[in-house]
Amino acid sequence: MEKTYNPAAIEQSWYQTWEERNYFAPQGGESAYCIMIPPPNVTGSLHMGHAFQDTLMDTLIRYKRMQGHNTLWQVGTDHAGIATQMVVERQLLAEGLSRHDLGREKFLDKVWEWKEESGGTITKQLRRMGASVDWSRERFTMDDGLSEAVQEVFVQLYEEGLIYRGKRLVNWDPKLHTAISDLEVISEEENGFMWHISYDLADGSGSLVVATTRPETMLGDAAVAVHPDDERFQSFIGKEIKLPLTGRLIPIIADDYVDPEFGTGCVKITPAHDFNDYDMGKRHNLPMINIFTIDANLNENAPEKYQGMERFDARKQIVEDLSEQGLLVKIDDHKLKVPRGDRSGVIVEPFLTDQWYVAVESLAKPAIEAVENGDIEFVPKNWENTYFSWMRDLQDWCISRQLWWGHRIPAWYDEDGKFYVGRNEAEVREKHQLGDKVLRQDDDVLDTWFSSALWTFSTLGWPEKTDALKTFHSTDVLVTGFDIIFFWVARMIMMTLKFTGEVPFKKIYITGLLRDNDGQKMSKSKGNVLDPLDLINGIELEPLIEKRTKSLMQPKMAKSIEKSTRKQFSDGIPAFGTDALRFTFCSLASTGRDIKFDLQRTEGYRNFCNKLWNAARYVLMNTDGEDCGLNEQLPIELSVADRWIISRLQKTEETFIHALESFRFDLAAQSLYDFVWNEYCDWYLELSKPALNSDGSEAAKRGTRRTLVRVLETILRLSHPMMPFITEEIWQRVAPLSGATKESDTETTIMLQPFPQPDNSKKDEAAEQDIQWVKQVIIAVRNIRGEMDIAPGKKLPVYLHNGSDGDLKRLQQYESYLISLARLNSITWLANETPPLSATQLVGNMEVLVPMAGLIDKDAEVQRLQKEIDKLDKEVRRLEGKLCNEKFIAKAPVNIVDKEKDKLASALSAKEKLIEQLAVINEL
RNA sequence: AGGCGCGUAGCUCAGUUGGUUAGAGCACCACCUUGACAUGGUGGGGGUCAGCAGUUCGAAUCUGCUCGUGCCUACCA
Repeated sequence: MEKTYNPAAIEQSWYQTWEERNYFAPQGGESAYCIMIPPPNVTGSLHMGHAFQDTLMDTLIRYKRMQGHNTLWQVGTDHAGIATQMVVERQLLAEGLSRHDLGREKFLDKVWEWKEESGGTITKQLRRMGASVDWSRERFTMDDGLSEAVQEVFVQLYEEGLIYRGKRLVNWDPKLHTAISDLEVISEEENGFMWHISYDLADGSGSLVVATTRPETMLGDAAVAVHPDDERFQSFIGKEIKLPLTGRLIPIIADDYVDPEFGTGCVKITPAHDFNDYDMGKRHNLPMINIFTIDANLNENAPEKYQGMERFDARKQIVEDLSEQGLLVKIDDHKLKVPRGDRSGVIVEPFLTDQWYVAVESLAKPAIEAVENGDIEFVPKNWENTYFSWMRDLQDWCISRQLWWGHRIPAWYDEDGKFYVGRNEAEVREKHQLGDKVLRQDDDVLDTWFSSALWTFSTLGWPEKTDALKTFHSTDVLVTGFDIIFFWVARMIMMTLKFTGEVPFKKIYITGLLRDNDGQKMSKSKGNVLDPLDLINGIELEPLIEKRTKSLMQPKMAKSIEKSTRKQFSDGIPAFGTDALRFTFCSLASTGRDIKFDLQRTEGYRNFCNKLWNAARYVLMNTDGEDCGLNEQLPIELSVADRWIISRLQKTEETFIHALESFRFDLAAQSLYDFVWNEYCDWYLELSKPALNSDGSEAAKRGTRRTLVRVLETILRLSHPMMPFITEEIWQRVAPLSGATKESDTETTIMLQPFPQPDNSKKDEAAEQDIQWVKQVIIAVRNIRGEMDIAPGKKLPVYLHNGSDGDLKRLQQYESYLISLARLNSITWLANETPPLSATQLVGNMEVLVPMAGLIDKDAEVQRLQKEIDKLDKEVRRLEGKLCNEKFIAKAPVNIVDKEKDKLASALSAKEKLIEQLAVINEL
């Protein structure tokens, strides 16, 4: 093995081997375990959030696969309607073309081309991450099978009356020319104005002042409303206003929606351009006057002067005109929430159009119950509240999009505008006996989330009754972020229950959202995104800047992005390798909502990989070609250290498994790190050195070699789900030595080995306590050495004083460990003799003494002792206080009280000993 | 406005049903190239657990309030 761990050298080939050998496919087994990947955008690329969640999924999948479950990780991508169409349209724009120049068919050809061209990016990235997805089952939301499922669902829902077509006010994106759902609208507070406009009464008897943030919509006003109880306006109710600029007459109505405290207490009502006004318009039977085109320019319903004007130009002009006529009372600064399309970024218009809707009420009910009765469980649990609160107040889902890229709505119109829904045109003709009537299919496509909502069952072959569906549905767990609970999770639950009668998944593990160093959300426009592959492969500063600043929505951000990138990554990013990145993700996956990604932790875990690598080198160095106890006939003897590490291993396995089963990847990772570094490497490997180098029995050496190899082999299997590459690489060399494989096995893999199971019979409390004692003595000497500035290489004599019989026995048994690990040249047991003048540390009641002669400075030792005494003194006072409290004695459980008493006793005795020792030294 | 979350060492975070001397990694200080590993070893420093009040023999942990902070939902003419 190479001296240092080099991920690039080992990660490349293993994935290929695994994939070629078809290890990712379900391997059979009694119980199935299935995870559906949340389908990423086919033309997109893997960002840190994906890499994070995919790591967690892969960890679960590899863990379950090793446990012998019939495991499927279903992979695939979605077509991301708006996003993908936008990309292709932008490419066309570069050639000066629009999609209309090409026509629908040719444009779609272009999109498919683009999909073929860019679709490989994300799957390559998944491979580089080590994701053990079953590529043979890869699906895409627009492939034939899934499209069939979409169509089937649409038709069935329509036939049951759960899909309907209606003219409604929708969120209209005037740039993309499509309706979007509530969820795709982002409302943020922005600075704006409140214009106060005077509306004269038609009879000339007075005027009302209305306040508005959108003066241009006045052209579509259908009424002015006041609160029915508002005394100021009683006499106005029922009168008419002569609407400025248009001269149209509109009524003054009373409605208790109006808040008399807000603005002027008079509200202009524009039913065709505001959601609240729309409702009020319906209540009062007001006309819906649409004044916009699909571009949000003013249409023929506006006075001629404004027709064709862009909405904000029109606003300017209208304000100016009102001002000229003396009708503009005042303009106040006003903060307001501005709704923008999450894709286009332009302000969304409430707009009256024909759209298709899913009536969600009847679908929502069972979806709520499934979570209430525990068929579906959120982890962490409190996300259930979020889910419930949204589900209880659900709006019908607008599913049509005025796009070309997507599943075309299976509805056909005849020339009278009558429509028929069916699986295809022929079926429609047949069913409705339309003969050779001219039919035209609906131009619109379905919301991408409509097909994603079917993901868990459509990917398994539905509507066919496939074996896969039977075996793997319901799936076991969904791993996703809270940001798409509404978009996706809730809709998936509704649709899946409706069409399969099963829940889509039994558990939903909601991960935190990955943020950058400063807690900022990673986004391309902020220029703080990291490409997971750059952490794996490393990247120089300049290419990183280039990557972050190219193709920005706002090119002027480039400068500040460059500056902050130079500051944060002055030397670029080193190559950490996939395993280190994956282990970082696991370590960060605690219960928090926000996860700040810290590169330094990745560095730390890269070092951890190196540690594991070198531990393996040490083990191989001492076992390869040696007798590692494979022959059961030969005598074998396990030392206390052997028994100790085996015992600790059982507990680590326990902790790891428990943590993983409860989705605490962080705790699982921590237990692994802790065991490997702080127990196996720091202590066990060191303890094995004297054992192997001594002239002890062959049986004992055999036992130690076997333990070295077996524990390492188990560590590798335990770590494999989180760190697949390094574990496979090392395992291949270690497995034959440990007996996990035979020399003759040429095509084995750690991937398919059994996952470690803790064995209670291998726990050994006595060994743990003995090693605890050994460690304490060694640490005592090291402490003196460190504090007294004695060179680590300098061999020391040590005296043990005031020890018990037990201490003596342990000394006799474990002396070689102490000599070796504490670097001693002698250990002297003092029964009744007076010890030489020494620096002192306590292990229980036993004094560990390092003679001062020539080594230790008197003042330094005085200081060190005083520090210890002060510490103990504090402890004593604390405990005495507690134990003097009668209520504590009376009410606390006996074992707690006893524990405190013991603590006090040992603190007192320790303190006393150190005080004595201090006195001795001071006498010098 | 309503809901949810967070505030623990310089930084990023653990802390299971209240009982520890409040932990880890990184960073910091000192010493050390020792035959697995300087991507390392050994030792060390560092916290009024945001604040206040309460429940309790005992609170980082439970309750209430305050402050700070983040997110979500709704409304804002």
